[in-house]
Amino acid sequence: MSKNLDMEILASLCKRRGFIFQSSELYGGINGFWDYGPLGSELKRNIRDAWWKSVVRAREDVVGLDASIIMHPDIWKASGHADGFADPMVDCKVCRKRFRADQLCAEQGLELLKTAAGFALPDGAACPACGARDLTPPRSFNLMFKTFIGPVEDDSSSAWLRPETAQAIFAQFNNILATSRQKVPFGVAQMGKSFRNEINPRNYTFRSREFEQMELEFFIRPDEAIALICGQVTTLADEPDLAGKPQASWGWEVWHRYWVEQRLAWYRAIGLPAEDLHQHWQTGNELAHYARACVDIEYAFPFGVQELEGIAARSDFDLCQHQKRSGKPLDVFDEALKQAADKLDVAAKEAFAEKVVAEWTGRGKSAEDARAFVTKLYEGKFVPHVIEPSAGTDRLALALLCNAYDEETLTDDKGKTDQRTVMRFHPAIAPIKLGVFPLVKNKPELYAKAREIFAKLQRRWNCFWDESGAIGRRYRRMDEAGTPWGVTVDFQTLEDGTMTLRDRDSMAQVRLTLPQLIEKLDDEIG
RNA sequence: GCGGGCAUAGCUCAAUGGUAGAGCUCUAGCCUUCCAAGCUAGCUAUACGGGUUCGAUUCCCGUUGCCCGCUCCA
Repeated sequence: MSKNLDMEILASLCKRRGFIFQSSELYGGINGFWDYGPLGSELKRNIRDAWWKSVVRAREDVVGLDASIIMHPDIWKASGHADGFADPMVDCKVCRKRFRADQLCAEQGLELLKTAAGFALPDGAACPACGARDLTPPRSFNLMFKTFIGPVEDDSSSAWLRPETAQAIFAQFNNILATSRQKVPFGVAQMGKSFRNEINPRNYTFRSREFEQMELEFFIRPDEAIALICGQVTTLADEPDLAGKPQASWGWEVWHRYWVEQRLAWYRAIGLPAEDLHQHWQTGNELAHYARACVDIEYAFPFGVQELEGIAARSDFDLCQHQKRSGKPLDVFDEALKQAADKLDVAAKEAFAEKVVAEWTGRGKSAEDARAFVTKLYEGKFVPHVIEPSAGTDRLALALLCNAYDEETLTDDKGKTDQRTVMRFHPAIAPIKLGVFPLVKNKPELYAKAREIFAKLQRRWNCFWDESGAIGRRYRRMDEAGTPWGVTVDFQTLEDGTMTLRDRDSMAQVRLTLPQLIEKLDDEIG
């Protein structure tokens, strides 16, 4: 269904019904920014609520954070964002290939010039691919939006809008640990706006410059600590029960897979079909240097299979980076670890240390670092490792819109055909849960009864009152908004209190009393 | 960032170097006992800026935005 959907058709419906508008449309629009209208804002709110409920409230081991968007610039220096993509780039105007200006110059025995405005190419620089001496001036491609704090716009007051929400979790790790009464393993969740100055926003809202993320940093013990505490580390080879309760012996590999399964189950629960959800396990070159594993959860969008969420096993990289830059310790004390370590004699400790050194050096780390790590372990201390499921709220909203969109041709009793557009949202995320209608509006008694029922239902769910036009038209309007049910109050309601509940997907109708109706909807909305 | 295409009402489309039109939607009213029914009335548009011209929505230039391909996506 979604694979054949023309994105322009969807964008048109989204505008017509008030899901998504182009930002600043009144002034001609602004590339890479989008606004959510009356229905879209409800949809997004429902997505956020469902995520928060699933990741934070339904669990005992995850707490929340709501951090500021602008943070100390050193955070982005520690995280690598400030340097990671700040390389000056040049494009060859002839063959259109792109190169890093500094590398290009070095290869040709030249030196990249620094100017007041940034960088400039020295004379003689040529395209390494085609040899043409027709290169664009070097441009810095840092994807972070820059801004200034306070009244003076100079380097000392510059700051960035966050390119991801996650770093605040690391920066506040100590405070959260001290106040949340959690201990490793536990997680910190955050959702909110992030900003990336994408070179080329594309595919409707898919790649935007301002977007919303739902991120979890789930902190776990390093495998070496688990080995000391549990005597062994459970790996995937042990075929652990990932659907069951997490176990103390789980190593990072199991935790990582556990979160992949958790997240996939959630996507299915809010209505994305399993066959449209894909997993892309990053391999060797694709993995960032600090990541041990990373899975992209992808959705089959009409414009291709694209990432909704990345779930990375990031080891202790982030906390270590911040520890280094800030000079403040970000390790935890683990009573169970200390007790386990205290039970070992000197020989056992040395044997364990040798094993860790061998493993670490095998992974390209220094024996010195390995020894320092083990020494800390024996004191019951370590820097937690982390599993990071990081999802895009707007991307998910787009996936849900694509998935919901359907057109069907109806044939009535007289053989007349008619086209129906219907957004088949899961009830949990549908912007409006229920349309409430008086069958006719010119019968005061009936009208009053319908208003009374509407008032009662409105207290529970987002309901929509509609009294205008024929009843069929009102049903169809709700279909395009993706409202799962319509309730019609008719003359029989006045006699026996029952009303018609019309189902969006099947168009089937049943008569129910108010309590029956409430029970049914409670059940299905969840 | 490069190349190509496009830009008229909320949506889909028409027309024109000289008053911009339709269907659907929407609003109000009438009617209406369950799937976009009917009647009446109404709102709403030439993306923005400049040029040519007596006059530009139409021709030209620029900008912005959207779509497609490439590129990019730490």
